[in-house]
Amino acid sequence: MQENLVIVESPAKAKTIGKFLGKDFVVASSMGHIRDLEKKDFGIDIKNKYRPKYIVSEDKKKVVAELKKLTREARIVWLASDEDREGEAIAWHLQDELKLNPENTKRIVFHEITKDAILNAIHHPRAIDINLVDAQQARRVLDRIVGFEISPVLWKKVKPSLSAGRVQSVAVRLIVEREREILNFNSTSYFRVTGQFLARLADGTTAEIRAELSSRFDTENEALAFMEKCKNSEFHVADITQKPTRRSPAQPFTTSTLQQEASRKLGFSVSQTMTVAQKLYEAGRITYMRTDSVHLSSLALHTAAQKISELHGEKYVKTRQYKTKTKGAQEAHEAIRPTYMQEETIPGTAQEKKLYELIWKRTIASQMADALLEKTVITIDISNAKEKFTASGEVIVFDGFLKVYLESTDEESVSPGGQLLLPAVRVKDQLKPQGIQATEKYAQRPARYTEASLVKGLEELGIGRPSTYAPTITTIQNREYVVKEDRPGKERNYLLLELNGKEIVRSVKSEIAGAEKAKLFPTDIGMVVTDFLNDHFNQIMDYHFTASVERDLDEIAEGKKIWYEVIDRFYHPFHANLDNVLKSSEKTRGERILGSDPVSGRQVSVKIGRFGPIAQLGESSPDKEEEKPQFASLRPGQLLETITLEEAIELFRMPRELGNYENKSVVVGIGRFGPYVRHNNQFISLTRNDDPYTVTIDRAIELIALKREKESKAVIRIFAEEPELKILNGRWGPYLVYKKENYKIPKTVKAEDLSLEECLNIVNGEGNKSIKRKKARK
DNA sequence: CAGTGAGCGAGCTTCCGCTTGACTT
Repeated sequence: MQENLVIVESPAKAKTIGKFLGKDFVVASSMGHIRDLEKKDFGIDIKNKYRPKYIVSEDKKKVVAELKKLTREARIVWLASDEDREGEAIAWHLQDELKLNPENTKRIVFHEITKDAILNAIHHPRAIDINLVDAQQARRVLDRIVGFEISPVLWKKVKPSLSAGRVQSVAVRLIVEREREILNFNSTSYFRVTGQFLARLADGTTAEIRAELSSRFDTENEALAFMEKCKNSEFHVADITQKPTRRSPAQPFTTSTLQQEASRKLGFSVSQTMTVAQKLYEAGRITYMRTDSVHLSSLALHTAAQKISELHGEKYVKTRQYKTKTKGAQEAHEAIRPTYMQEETIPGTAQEKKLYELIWKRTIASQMADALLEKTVITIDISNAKEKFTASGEVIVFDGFLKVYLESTDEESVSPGGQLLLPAVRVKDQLKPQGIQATEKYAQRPARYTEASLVKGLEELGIGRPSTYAPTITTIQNREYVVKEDRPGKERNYLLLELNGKEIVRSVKSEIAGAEKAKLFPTDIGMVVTDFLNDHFNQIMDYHFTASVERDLDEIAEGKKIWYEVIDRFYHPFHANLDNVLKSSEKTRGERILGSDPVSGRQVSVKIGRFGPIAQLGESSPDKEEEKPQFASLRPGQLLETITLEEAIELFRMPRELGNYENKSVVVGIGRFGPYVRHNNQFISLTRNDDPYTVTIDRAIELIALKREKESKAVIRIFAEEPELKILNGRWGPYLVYKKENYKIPKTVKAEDLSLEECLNIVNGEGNKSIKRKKARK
């Protein structure tokens, strides 16, 4: 008989703890939650105090069977899941499902995975906190009610398979609202004035000062008037101020800040960051990667101080403990940090190395001294104008944590009046102008969300948890509410006025503005669903809804409220409203009537069709059979909300006959997979740079030739003896096709050298599973 | 994979949070 069984949530954690506890203890893991609400029949008995119907999840049956076996063999079972709402519920589900006897079941918690912390926990067991469990049940039941009652309304009123939820719908709302702010943004321009001046220093040398005018001008005329005044002006140093400042390091990483920094500094997507972090965690390199805590263990503080002292000396050390301020944080874990602070780098893939170094630097920097800076501002008088130029500089007096790490920001801000070290000028020194420029600038529109900045936005609202940030972002993209895309910028002109000597030169320059990389854009369906939910389910869409739910959950956890009463107060008004929406509201298609076609006089409108957004020419009416409306899909980047009449009419110019080639017609059109050329029943996609509205027959023929060339190269080898077997060249290199199934060719052999026999070996070979196409979406 | 878009009806879709694999086209 085994003496003790400890159950934790994660296998990696089980492994570590097993080492600390010795042979009287077996440590197993539950792999997170083992049960969930039944999916069919709602899983909640609404009429019976919202009683949840729990079932063991399909993928946890093996885990539960294994745990049952282990519990039968143990004398004492220690439930060591995390000390938060979800962790407490996991412990309770384990006790219930494994039918543990309360007399030999103990609940323990620890926040650090160290021998001391665990032994201490073993000495201070407690019972399961049923109030905390109830808070979790309330959270779970509420999310089920919201998700499983509203989603079917969307199927009826908007489109099948859509979804709504407390977290995802608000995430989409953020993106939709930001997009509308951008669409409505009126970009005004102003004139920013910069100047370069030469100063003669005390030692006889000369030095340049770059400065910016402290005021801006709204119009060209004002800027010009100012430049005129500068023509005959003298420039003097009016004032020099020096001010010491200090800068402190950023807090250690949480899931959210790690995702943001990995996105900004390494260009990782949110899910990529989590996958790599998971690998590092499993390899024992870092602490747990799903956390909202900035707390560091005393061991970490100690070893960080040691390492800093060793690398940079004692004066760079400043031990700091951070307090988590995030809304709704549950602090079951430490911050994300290296397990061994001594290790600056680790072996592994390039991505693992980069992410590890980022974590190491951030953690180390958080334990280092402030940087001390000296900020200098030189003010320059203009003899004929009241405005003043200023030049500012920042000199690092003591680098402190900056030696290791500087946090990035989302905005790129480089001011032309900023430079590091300013020359040692004195007050009243005369400065010789080298050039003064007034440049037209446009006010910045709000920035679109990246995956990581959306996570930041959600976290600030207290919506979602570290374990759900990445999946939520995947969900809203899978539902096609949002797309992550690059968009090219547009060229725009700006004015430049330059004063060189006594002459003002005016020129028109151009720049590319508004280019986007990996940004989140709402789709039409995302906008229509958001509007629908805002109109009819305002409470759920409210940015403060989760926060108010959290307050209730806290009171349940404190034993001040009964969980199903809280749910009951929510449910009745919610459900009554929902019934009303089902009865009264019309089906929403986001329809807009744009006007009428000047040629035919028929009405032009846009709406969401069965296969996505479409434009419609003419109206459908049962008595005019011969005048059926024409349809055309909107193109990527076009929105129902913003498309113009002209753009919509343009869509009906497709498909377009280009001419003949080899006695067959060449037609250009736009299909489900984008613009294409059709010739001899073959479809050839246009490239990114081809415009289907202007593409010529010559270009089409070129594309046809390219396609033929590619096809001739596609077949590496065929076998006369076995016509069903082919070696083909695909997107990912050579592969085998046999009886319509694809097979991988091992990297160790050359595809062109394979014999028929070798090929069949691969087909029948073990460990070389056929690559089957999965139809499942996800 | 690409000439769709009428209308009916059956059966399906869906939430959030905790955790790993099993999948990678």
